[in-house]
Amino acid sequence: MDVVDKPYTERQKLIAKFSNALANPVRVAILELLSTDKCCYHREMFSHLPIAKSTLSQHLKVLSDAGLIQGDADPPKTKYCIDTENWGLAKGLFLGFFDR
Amino acid sequence: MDVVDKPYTERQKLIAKFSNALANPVRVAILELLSTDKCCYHREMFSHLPIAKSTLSQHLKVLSDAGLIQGDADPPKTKYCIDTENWGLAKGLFLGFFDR
DNA sequence: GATTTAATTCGTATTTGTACGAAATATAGT
DNA sequence: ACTATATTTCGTACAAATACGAATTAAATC
Repeated sequence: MDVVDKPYTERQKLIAKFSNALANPVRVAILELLSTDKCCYHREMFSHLPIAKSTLSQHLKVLSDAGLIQGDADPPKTKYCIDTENWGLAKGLFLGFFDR
Repeated sequence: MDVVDKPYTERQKLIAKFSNALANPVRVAILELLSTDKCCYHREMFSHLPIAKSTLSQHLKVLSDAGLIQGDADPPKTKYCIDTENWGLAKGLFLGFFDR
């Protein structure tokens, strides 16, 4: 590779990270539920998706780790919402990326 | 899940498919090379990336299968370019998705 | 026809993703 | 204290992604 090695830029890694979060139709559907319905509880999302509850929790964790959603825990409930700050960041990155 | 089961929409599956193609910094870098430099040969990309040639071919295949690039084979060379039609489609899908 | 060049395909090891059910957690209500 | 509710975590199985080097392909040139 090119002489000196900063393999990938932070931008490239961020785009990959956000893309990875979106790389599964279940997670795309979850984000759409959260951003349109303001639907926010695990139970509600579960009723719209053909997967086990534990699988849903796993997907929520992936989205959360990527920073695209936030979970406000109030046991036994957790209210999930889009993380608007990172959502905006992701949006900007994708716009910049595709705009060529 | 919801009564009748069309698990995921075509739109959701397409977004997931394109996202999956972008879900790795190597592939993000490849797409940037292709879209900025008009750099188009395996050999050129190889010189910019810290991976084995076979690994690069694999990533090119992923991008190609997702429809984001096209390879014009003229053995032993292959000239790679962005697939502008699907690039535009992906752009539109991401814009629509993030615009909420 | 042997060699060189450019790239792909194959075989394979390792890691990561996706799914499920069972068990655990934590609070609220009885 | 017991039960019900909402959700997560654990254990685990199977599939897919990522990486590499070795072998293969296919045309161009010697």
